[in-house]
Amino acid sequence: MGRPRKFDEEQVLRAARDEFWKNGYAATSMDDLMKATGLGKGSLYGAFGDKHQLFLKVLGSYAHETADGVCDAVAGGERAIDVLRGFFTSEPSDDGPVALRRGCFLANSSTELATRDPEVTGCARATYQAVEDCFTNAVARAVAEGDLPADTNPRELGRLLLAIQQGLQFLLKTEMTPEALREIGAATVDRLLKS
Amino acid sequence: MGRPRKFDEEQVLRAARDEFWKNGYAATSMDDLMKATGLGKGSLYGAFGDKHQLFLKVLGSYAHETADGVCDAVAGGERAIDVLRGFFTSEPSDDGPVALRRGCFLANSSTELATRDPEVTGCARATYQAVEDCFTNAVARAVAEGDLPADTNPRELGRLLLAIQQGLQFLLKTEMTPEALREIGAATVDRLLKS
DNA sequence: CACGTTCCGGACCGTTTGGTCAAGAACGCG
DNA sequence: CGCGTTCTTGACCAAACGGTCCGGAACGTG
Repeated sequence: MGRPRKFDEEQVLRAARDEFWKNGYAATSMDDLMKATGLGKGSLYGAFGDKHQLFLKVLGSYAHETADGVCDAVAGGERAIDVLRGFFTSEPSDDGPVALRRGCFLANSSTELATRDPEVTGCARATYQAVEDCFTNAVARAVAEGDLPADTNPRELGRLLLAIQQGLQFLLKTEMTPEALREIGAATVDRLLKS
Repeated sequence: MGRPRKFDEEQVLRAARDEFWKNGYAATSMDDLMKATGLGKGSLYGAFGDKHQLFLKVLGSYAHETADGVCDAVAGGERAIDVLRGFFTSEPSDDGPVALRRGCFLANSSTELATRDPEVTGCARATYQAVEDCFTNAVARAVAEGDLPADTNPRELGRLLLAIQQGLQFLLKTEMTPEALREIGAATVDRLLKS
């Protein structure tokens, strides 16, 4: 009973995510969020509490999507080695130069808040642990499928790949040329993902 | 002539740097900066213009110090390979866990502002280009010294090392365990810095 | 159709923000 | 010592901030 909500919670979270993603947590005002979501102040506070809680909700959903995405990518695919190589071969200009240079929303948020906000740190830690596990599993599978040397330590290589991927994401934001980025990806494939 | 300044500009820039470093650009108020530097509002504005200009000055000095530091480290040392290995072997808890988890000030600033502030982007690009060049030179020297395979592409490996180093810096902030971080460094040495 | 309940819009609040300004203090110079 | 110049201090400002609250609108239910 009572008056039903006029908005779709998922859509609102999407809009808020875009806004936080664009400018970061501190530089995003409630006014920005109201304009982006189309909601009034009362609705926003009534539905999500306050700015910080809304942010955590947005960040959590993003983190889950990301982890699930990586997990699915790794689970699918005929050969694990192809999936792994794909992570470092994909064209760095898929989404256009602007959108891409925003980087990973979770990485941005961690950089801005991890030292002060334990909940953000926890979210980041859990998510990157999950991604690390995915990479590790994929490496192990690639070894089992004969596409990587039998003496490969899956955890070690998985972690190294995670570091490279994060490094790539970061360098993207520094306007490193696509050629240079591609070269790093290619070098990763050549040097670490060969049998 | 005129009244002489009561403060040392370098010390003020240091204090301001610490403050920006701790909380980022947007979350640092002029009030914080006044308390940290001990200067009154008028002095700060009189000497540096406004918040943004002060920040750029602070960031520029940090970037130069960083680039010079890497450059010097690479220039010195008997064998280039030892310098390179040193970058990935050094104990990740040198400065204590808190200070370290702040990460690189330039990287943090790029993440927060690079999409919106061309001057920050430019500073980041120039600095990381310089670091990349340092790595590349070190790799070339290591090849010449017979510590890396003769067919090594110095630019390619230099860039890859840069990506790994940035990835490590980032993962540090996500509270990845020191063991895991050390393992990544060790893996880098084992897999990429062996003859 | 009346009622209870929930939600919406936006006026409103105290605080904090980045930035200005004027009055006076501290020098170097003549 | 008096003058011009520069620096310091802190009061002050308009705007923006996050957050609260209330009158009315929009339902489900009886």
